Amino acid sequence: MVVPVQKDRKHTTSLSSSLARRIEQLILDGTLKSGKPMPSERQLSERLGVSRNILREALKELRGRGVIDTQHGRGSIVKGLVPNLEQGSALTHLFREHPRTLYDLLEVRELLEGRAAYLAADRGTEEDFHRITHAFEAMEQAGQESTDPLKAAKLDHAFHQTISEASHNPVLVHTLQSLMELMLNSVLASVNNLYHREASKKKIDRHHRQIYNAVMSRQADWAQKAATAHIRNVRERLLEIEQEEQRLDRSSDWERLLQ
Amino acid sequence: MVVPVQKDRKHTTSLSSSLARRIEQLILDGTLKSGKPMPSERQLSERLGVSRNILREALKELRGRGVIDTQHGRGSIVKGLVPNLEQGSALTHLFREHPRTLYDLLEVRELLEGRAAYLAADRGTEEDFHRITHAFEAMEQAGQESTDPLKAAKLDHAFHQTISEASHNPVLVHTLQSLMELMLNSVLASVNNLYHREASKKKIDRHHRQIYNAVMSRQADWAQKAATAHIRNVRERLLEIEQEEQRLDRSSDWERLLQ
DNA sequence: TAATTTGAAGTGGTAGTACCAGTTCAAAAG
DNA sequence: CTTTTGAACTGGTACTACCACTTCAAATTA
Repeated sequence: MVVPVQKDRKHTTSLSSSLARRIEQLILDGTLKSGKPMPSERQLSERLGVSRNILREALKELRGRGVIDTQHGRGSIVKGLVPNLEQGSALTHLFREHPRTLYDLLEVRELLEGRAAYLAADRGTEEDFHRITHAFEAMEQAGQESTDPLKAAKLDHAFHQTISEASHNPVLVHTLQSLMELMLNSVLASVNNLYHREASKKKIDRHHRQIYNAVMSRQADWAQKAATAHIRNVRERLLEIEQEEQRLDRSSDWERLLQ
Repeated sequence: MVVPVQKDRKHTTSLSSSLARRIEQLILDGTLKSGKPMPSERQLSERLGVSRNILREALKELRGRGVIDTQHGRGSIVKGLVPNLEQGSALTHLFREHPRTLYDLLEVRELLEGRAAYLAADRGTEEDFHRITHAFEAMEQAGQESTDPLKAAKLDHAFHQTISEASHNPVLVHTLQSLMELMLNSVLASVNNLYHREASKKKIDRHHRQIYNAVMSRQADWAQKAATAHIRNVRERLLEIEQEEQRLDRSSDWERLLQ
């Protein structure tokens, strides 16, 4: 009697499903950037070596999970692997009601940004570095031309994000992004204060240059130190501003009492 | 000039998606009974008046949502319409399909746990310390009495959580908790492996004692080092286990070839 | 007869082609 | 310079042919 061949797997994980995973992997690797458009179905199917039908089934799976967004005639864009984690719930409320937690957030961010910069210097690819350079130059240029604080904040955010993405750690990227969204959505105003002060702005620019140079020259330890110092500086500046505002509040209280 | 017909909707809800809904409706109506097999793809595509490709895309959507279960050569059966809302399905999926990201998570957790331990030793109150002691003793006691890995993992988690709470940084607490939930919900199995190995368990216990002693004696730097080393050890152990399993897989491949 | 083997017919899975339907953008027409 | 047009993208749908797996009854064998 012939011994029956051991049945390998119950679910031979249909090609389309494994394709979906391969594409997710491409997003993890950074080959497909979130927010950027994907190659067309015909290109993808050819590059991945599968028929367009099966490629479409894989995309359907990703689309159903919210990983990509597709529009007829235009194409598909990557929306990110983690559509909506715990956004809007507990932390957002906490943040709005207790602005002091901003400093707790910056305490965490200091850790994560430092690590991200370290890993970016260590693992970043040439393509990552191009992106970082692009973001950095856009930030510097805008800093000299315009004085729009909102634009500056966005470019600042973009710069830090490209660095975190160069770390190739999706958990790190996602965690940092969540924290940044919290900051930008709830306490943008106070952050903007930083850009109104020439001294603060100079220091921030200097820190950014240090981070940039350290990462680009692959000096991981230096990059980590620079990024950590940067965030710590931001936190201390915000604390100073808060104290000033409190002094102003007190003086206005006095004025009110004297009326 | 001819007035163009007003375009109805931006998203004309692609035929495949509306097909998925029609099929769900058939399940609701009772035409397709849950638990029973569905008609073959060829029959369905003809009866619903669509091509088999597009019918397959619709099925893919249902399959991805867990509404139906499909097996090659047999057919598809209806599993019911219960959404089965396991929380965090997005990141949870990411971990199930891309186990490597577990190490990315542990990389972040190493940072955060280290900082949490540092801050706990630095800022923890007497009440915090009582809680930590309580959790620590419960963990040690259970470690000697029972061998239930699930219980051990929960007590382990509880211990780390009391420490993070003693940091008095709500952002840190919340971020760590999110990451832990991810681990417990998606890769609990592999984590449990650690508790099955006597050597690993001994080392984990030793690390826990070090963390505990450092925090209780308010030696912040020591606490941070111990916590960091602890998580790093967990990551390395998991890597070893993974490599062992790969070796086992390879050997079973050999056996299959030799038959 | 009873156990085994075989193979046709069913199933889902994959590939390829052709065509339809929106979108874009630059060249051509006004 | 503004408007119109249309080629060249994009995704959406259809159809066909074939492959891989499963089932099960008929044919073969012991």
